[in-house]
Amino acid sequence: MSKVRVRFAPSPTGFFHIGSARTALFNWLYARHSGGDFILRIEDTDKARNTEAALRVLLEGMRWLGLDWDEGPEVGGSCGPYFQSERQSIYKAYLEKLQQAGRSYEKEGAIWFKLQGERYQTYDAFHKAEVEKVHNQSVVIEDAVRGRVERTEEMDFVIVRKDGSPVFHFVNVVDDIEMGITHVIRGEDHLSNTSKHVELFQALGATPPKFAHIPLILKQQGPGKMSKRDQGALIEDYAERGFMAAAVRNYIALLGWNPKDEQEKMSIDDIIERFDFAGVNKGNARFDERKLASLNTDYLRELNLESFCFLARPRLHSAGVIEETASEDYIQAVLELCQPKARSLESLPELCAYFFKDDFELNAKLLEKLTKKGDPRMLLREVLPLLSSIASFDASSIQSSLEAHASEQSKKVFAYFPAIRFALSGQSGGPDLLPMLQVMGRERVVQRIQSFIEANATE
RNA sequence: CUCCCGUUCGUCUAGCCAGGUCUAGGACACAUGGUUUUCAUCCAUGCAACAGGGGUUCGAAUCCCCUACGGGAGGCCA
Repeated sequence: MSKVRVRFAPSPTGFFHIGSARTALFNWLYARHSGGDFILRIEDTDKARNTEAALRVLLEGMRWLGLDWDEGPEVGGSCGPYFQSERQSIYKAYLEKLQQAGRSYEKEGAIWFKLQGERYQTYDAFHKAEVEKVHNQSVVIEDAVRGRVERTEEMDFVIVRKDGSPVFHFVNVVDDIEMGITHVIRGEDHLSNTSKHVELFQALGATPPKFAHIPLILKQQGPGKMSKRDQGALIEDYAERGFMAAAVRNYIALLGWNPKDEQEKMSIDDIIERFDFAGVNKGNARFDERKLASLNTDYLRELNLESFCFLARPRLHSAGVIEETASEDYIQAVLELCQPKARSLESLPELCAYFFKDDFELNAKLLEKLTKKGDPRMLLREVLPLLSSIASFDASSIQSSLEAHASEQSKKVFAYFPAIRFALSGQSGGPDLLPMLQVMGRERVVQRIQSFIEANATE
């Protein structure tokens, strides 16, 4: 059997839609799984919206997801050019082939593909007009996902517009023939058009490739498939928001495919090894950002400190959280503390801003709640001398010192924690308190507790 | 209007092709409890589905038919 060749043929629109990304991913996975070639072909026939910037969004998105192509823009290949706008002479040659075979004709300035069979006139309710239809033989598609699909194409269709530009159905088929594509893996929205494509393959004397129509991704809420305008639809947004590419890739792989066991979090090598058409679902899948977020959290947690800092530091900087004077060691210590608690990189600046800024906000509601359990200033006054005088300001020393004090007062050490945390962060939650004290350092801790006591001194 | 594809917990899905082991499994979310002397972690438990009807069969989530619902296509868009 000849080498597998698959392609992803996007139209650069300026967005990299999650559905397109998933189609790209499935093609790429199949190529990598079977040791075949993955070809990137740019369908830039619509001149108006095809810009350099739009192409860049696409290529950057592909690279971000780790989907490398064996042939295509910037890497070349033996079947180029890989932009449809540069393949006009090829389309012209194929058009002549069709004309010679008597399978095309001109009408109203456009060129039509001619079906074979007995013709008849009939009224068509959809077109709301009298049309010519053909008693054509049905086309049978053995779809790798759906099994046998039978459909009959019964009307001629335009392959070259009045302005001379060839339409999608035609160029798509020509390119697939020219590029030796063996498997066409695409969204189910193309399933109904596949009969057109098979007719064209046959008329051009080519054997159609194998088809695999994958289910669509539906929007999170409401009816219909996901479109660019829907919440969470764009790959570049996830990149910007600090989602990990591996997590996004893992999640979209699971949207419409599963390995038939209970494993969900998989390395990319694992996914490549397990990917096959038998595991592709038939039903459409609804996109769920919460599950993506959960998977992303898992990926974030297992990052080593170095990688986590590498990803997190620029986000803290761009959020303006890190003050100029903060040392690299301090930043790293903070990130180490926060990594196990962080659910996303996106939330990280908010999560750890108080480590750097003294003017964090004291949540009034929390203070009220805290005060109900006992005056936090009283507790802090007890603790302050200890913290400022303790020999070594490390987590375990602080702990034993606080414990000793607490038992003298016949209190639990627990009683002091919320007040300390609140004075230091203005929050009720966060990283483990004792290591947090150690990281913040005596000076900062003492100073914050002092100013808390003063600022909230009543009457 | 026509054609094509689909339908299992709120969501993603396993099971279906080769009917019994399914009182339908897992994950996300949610709820409750526990642990964590803080917590956003972790653990446990709970909630929750075979679209409806008919048929075949000793037996149907699984096979067949019908209906309903959802999605897609029917462009000189891709």
